[in-house]
Amino acid sequence: MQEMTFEKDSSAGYLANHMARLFAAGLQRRIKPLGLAPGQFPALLALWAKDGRTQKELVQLLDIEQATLANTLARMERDGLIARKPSEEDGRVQLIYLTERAKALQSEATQAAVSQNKVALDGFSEDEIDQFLDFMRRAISAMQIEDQA
Amino acid sequence: MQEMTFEKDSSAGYLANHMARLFAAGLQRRIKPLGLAPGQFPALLALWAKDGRTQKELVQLLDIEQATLANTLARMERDGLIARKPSEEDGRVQLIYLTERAKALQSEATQAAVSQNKVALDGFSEDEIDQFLDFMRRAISAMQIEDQA
DNA sequence: CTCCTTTATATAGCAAGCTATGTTTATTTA
DNA sequence: TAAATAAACATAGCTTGCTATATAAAGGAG
Repeated sequence: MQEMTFEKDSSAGYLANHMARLFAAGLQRRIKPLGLAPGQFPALLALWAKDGRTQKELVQLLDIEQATLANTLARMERDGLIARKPSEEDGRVQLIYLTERAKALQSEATQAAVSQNKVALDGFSEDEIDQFLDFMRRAISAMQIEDQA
Repeated sequence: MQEMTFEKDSSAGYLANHMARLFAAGLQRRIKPLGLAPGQFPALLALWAKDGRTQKELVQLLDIEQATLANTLARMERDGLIARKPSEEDGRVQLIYLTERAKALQSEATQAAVSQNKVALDGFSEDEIDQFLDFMRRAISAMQIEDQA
């Protein structure tokens, strides 16, 4: 009668989900005043690095599905963070540019993300942080490989 | 001009989000054939341990908001996993019972979750797993404390 | 006993994920 | 070159999460 062998707080999946939600909530608190949302962050990072990209390029960079990105970009356009210009070589393609407002937010937004990471890793040594990030990268790789198979 | 100091693959928050999505996707693949969804798992675990609980009890157990649980329970009812009986002492309360179908799925569903965790942690030693889970619990605690403040 | 407050649950409305499918333009092939 | 295929992006429809608010029943204050 050894019931409840599966305890949620000993399940990597459960902890990962809970942790990710807390990261998102914390980031949201910090960037909402800037008019940004957590889901926009990955696209912003890629565009801050270099804008005038296509949606396809972003999809390749961002570990999310094309449909998810299309919707996120629509919200970003609505919120005045990006503008799209049709490509002249290919009628299917639009180039995505940051607005001045989005460019101006880079520093503050990045600080917010750094600061959220710091809070989460409060009390971790440098070595522990490295190990933790490495563990997560290993788990991600393992699940991605399983996915293809 | 040291651009791009903030690399997504070095951000704990980014990795946490990505990892959690892969866990959910993998679990979904495994339990969809059983007619279950990942978001139903926490409630099922709590009810397999003891059913006839109230929604409030579940909320206290499950690290999610009351509104989120209310919606999840509605889907579980729709899918024939739970049934609700009005409490006789308190007209606001409903007791939540698993259906026979849901009870019968415990073993297979638990195995699916265990198996997904195994895939994610493939190549981890026992010590590394313990460390990893501990890191996640520490990050969760740190963010929860920050939340209250 | 009636009014006010609290408690339990539900609903509205949104974001960010996903899969599956549509639409439009380019490209390839017969 | 016309028809078929592929590629880029959009849309539909769903789940799971959130905050904020509504509703209904219970309990407490006067």
